Amino acid sequence: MSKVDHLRNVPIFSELSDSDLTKIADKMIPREYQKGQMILLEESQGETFFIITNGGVKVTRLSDDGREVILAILGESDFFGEMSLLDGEGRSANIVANELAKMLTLSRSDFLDCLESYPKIAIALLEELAMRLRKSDQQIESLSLSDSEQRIGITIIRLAEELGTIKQGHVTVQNFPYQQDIANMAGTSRETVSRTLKLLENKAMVKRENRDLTIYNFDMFRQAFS
Amino acid sequence: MSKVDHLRNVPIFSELSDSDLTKIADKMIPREYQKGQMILLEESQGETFFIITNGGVKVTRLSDDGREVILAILGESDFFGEMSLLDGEGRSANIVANELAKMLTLSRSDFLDCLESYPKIAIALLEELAMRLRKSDQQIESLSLSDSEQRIGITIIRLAEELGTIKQGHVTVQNFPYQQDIANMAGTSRETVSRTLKLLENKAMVKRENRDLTIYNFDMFRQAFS
DNA sequence: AAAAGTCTGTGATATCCGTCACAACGAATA
DNA sequence: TATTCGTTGTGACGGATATCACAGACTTTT
Repeated sequence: MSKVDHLRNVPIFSELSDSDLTKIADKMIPREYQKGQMILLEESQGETFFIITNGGVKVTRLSDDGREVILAILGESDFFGEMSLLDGEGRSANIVANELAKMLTLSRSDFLDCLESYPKIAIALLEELAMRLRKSDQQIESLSLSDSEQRIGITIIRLAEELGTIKQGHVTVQNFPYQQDIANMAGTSRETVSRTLKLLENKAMVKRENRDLTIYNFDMFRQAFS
Repeated sequence: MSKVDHLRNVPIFSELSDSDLTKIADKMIPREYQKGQMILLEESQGETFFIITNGGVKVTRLSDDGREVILAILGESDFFGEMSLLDGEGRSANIVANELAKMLTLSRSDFLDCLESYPKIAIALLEELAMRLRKSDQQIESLSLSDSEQRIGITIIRLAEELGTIKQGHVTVQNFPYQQDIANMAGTSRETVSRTLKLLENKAMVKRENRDLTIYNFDMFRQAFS
């Protein structure tokens, strides 16, 4: 798959012509990160825009005492790094490769040039940021108002929407994250996730097999938690 | 103060020439809302962009059972309504006038035209959204990891940065919000806010007089909570 | 001034859930 | 197979804090 093919899948570039895409692709430099490797750490401040072509990463914030909050899990065709480029503030989150992850990267100046030259990119990016902000607001609401069971349910829904596949009516998330990661996404403890998953299984709302989790009736599940 | 004068104070318009500002100002329609009035409710879906010229509003989300989360408190020169315009999703939050509030409004199509015609606006708006997203991420972190005292402290800092005035070394927030509102911002209960404020006062970190709250040593205060 | 309404202070109580401790299980490695 | 390592399950316990209840203070209305 060529660079241009990858770019075409990225929402913010999807409206561009092939010739424009090629121009941008020529400026992008491929990079690779091993599982567990921190991305962005080496750059003193955020100076690079990343597009994921293979694999996935998690976006986290760490507290002084080592506890971690997972803000997002990103996969192929997702992008990150744009925030520091835009507002000039230092990096606000850590990015860690969940598995072997391949990226295309763009330098700060090339990225900003893109925005100036192609207003459509800027507008598409605005849409994307608006969507992320909306999700963040939902998360803030659920952290403020919901108990741990609800928050875990909502986290499962987010994961299913991002990573799930539909098969004969059920949604199943293959390679479901570890309980510790679910806990860090839902703002609760690993033990509570363990107990809650068992509870949901007893209620026959989900099934666990190997490392997969399947939701029996997704609509009902959504209704129960959001 | 003319429409153009108001626009000039808004970050996303600040780079424009007076003649461009005038063109935009001509398309903006002034509106007024009484204290406690819901804004945006009447529009079936979000179809308007608002700039606050006088007064303030709070941006909230409500749960079914009536509990409220305050996502932001906005004042003069702040704006809202752009999210639904950008991603086309329905309104995600409620806006309520905190006092008599005057606005300038722009229709969906005029707003989008602006973005197309003036790339600088789009880029400035990207910066603003990036900043908001960053703040949301911080909020998510503190809701996930901090106890109620810390969250209330962080909430006070946010308010001080938004609304505070510096006087002989102290920062004071005039007309400090009600405890219930602080609670809804910090994701805790009104009673806990009451007890915590008293605690902070006993520690001589803040002072309360009438409806004002002053932070004795802002840098120290920040250090203690963030 | 009295009354009503709103905001704040404070004790008592209950409960959710984080933490600790350890066992069980599975996968990778020797 | 035995060992180690990472993940999950589960009981016990304690603590932070939501909730309830009500009194006091302050504001606005009558």
